[in-house]
Amino acid sequence: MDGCWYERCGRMQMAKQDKEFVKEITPQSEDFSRWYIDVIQKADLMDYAPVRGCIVFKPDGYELWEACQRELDVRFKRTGHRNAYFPLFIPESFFEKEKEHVEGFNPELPWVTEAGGEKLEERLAIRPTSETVIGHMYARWIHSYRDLPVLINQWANVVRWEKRTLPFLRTSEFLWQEGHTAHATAEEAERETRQMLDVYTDFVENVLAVPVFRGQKTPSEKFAGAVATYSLEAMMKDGKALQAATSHYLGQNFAKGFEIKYLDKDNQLKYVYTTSWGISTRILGAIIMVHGDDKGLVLPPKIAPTQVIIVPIGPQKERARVVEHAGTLRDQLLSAGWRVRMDDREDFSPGWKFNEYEMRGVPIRLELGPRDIASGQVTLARRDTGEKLAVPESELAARLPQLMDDIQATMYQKAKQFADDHSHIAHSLGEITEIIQSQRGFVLAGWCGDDGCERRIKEEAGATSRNIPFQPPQTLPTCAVCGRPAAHSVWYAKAY
RNA sequence: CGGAGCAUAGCGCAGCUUGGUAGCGCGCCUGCCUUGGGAGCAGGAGGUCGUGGGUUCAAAUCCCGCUGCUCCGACCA
Repeated sequence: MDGCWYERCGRMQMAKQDKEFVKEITPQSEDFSRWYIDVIQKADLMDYAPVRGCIVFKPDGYELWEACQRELDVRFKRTGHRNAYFPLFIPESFFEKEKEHVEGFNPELPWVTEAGGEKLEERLAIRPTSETVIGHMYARWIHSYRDLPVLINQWANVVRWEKRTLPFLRTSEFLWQEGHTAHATAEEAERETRQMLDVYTDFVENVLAVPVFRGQKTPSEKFAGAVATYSLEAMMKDGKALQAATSHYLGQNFAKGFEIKYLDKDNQLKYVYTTSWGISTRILGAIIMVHGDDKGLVLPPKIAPTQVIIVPIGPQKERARVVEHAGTLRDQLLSAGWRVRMDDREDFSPGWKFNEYEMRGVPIRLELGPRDIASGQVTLARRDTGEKLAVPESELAARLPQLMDDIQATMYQKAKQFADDHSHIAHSLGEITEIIQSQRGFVLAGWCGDDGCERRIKEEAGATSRNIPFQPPQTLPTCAVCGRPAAHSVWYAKAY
């Protein structure tokens, strides 16, 4: 080994470091978890807060959530729901009214025991979810079948003192929406539960461009206090599952616990049937992990805080002219309703800006330089494919909607392809374990319905049941663990 | 909550083994120059070394506690 080798090696090392500095993001293939942490911080979505497990949603992160709220809210209203707001504090006694519910949430409740310098007579929990307070209120509001159904949604923050936290995916405090409805009949409540799952499906697939696996949770995975829980599961790029939304049919469990009764047409006092359904800021994690790549975020146009970033390019002499022209374009796009920003800072090179906004996931970059102006065109670059195209300025307004739609559709298809490619079918525990451990992804397997078999899959393969699909791609005749006849086909995966 | 790792300037790190003036790159500020894929030169600012104790004449460095973050497990949206 001579000195040359070391020297060359050192130089190569340096070059590599430079390159990595430029990228600033750990490649997904190297370490997906680090990629995730790098991306959310570099793209300025969040920052760690001074309280353990809590994060700050910075404007770009919060605007993503606002976009989700906007899209969901119209869908809730369209299906007849109205928003209301219930208190953050829940009296301790409320939790004892539904047995499964207490057991499910007790370990993660934070308590207020003192206020105004005095010890409280009854401890107050900071809500982990609002079934109990809402149940209490519904009992006061509902007396007759004429009062039903009650269709209310709440946008709120909730707290669950999680052991292990991860930004967006699992934080001590998170933001969400929780719908709570009460109905006269089981059928109507069940229909509501399924309807909201459909609403979520529409939102997640068409707005977030994230394909979902729809189905019912197994008893061990269902919500504490529910009769049935339905979920949408999404597959992240590391093959792990993330529960994108849930909808619960609560039967009369909470109605009985909180005495929510109504006098029916037949003059009989009856318990109502309730539902609850929610989607949380965890969904931001899905957007990031389903679409992101080694350059950073890739955001679906429908929710991107900035849909078009305009980068004017030009030497000093031409700069004023180019910036003015770009400003006019920006104003046109703004009045056409696009979320557009222009970055005309002079102390950053165009190349720097290209990388920056790619990292931030902006769907379309509009470059405008003297050459573009001379030929009456703009240069557009797609974040999803990296493709650059020259578009005559006169056609920009017309082309943009198509282009955005195409990006949205392409992103969905890419994600769908990935999910399909990483969905497998297994016939034995060994096969499940092999697939989960060698390639991750989702595995469909037959299940007899026994908790023990489900638990063995968790122990051996490290995968949990995600849900029982409504329409399994294949119906498996026998339980993958015990070989008895299968009652269901179940999706298994490692999960966030 | 168990197991492992990390904590030094805004960010990424070196220094710690063997205690003795806190360093580098990027970023930031000023000026010049520059702009079609993270430009260049010159000058400059910025750190009670996460925190609390201990050992020592002396602690970023050694020892103990605590906190936070990351990873791996058990619990969850």
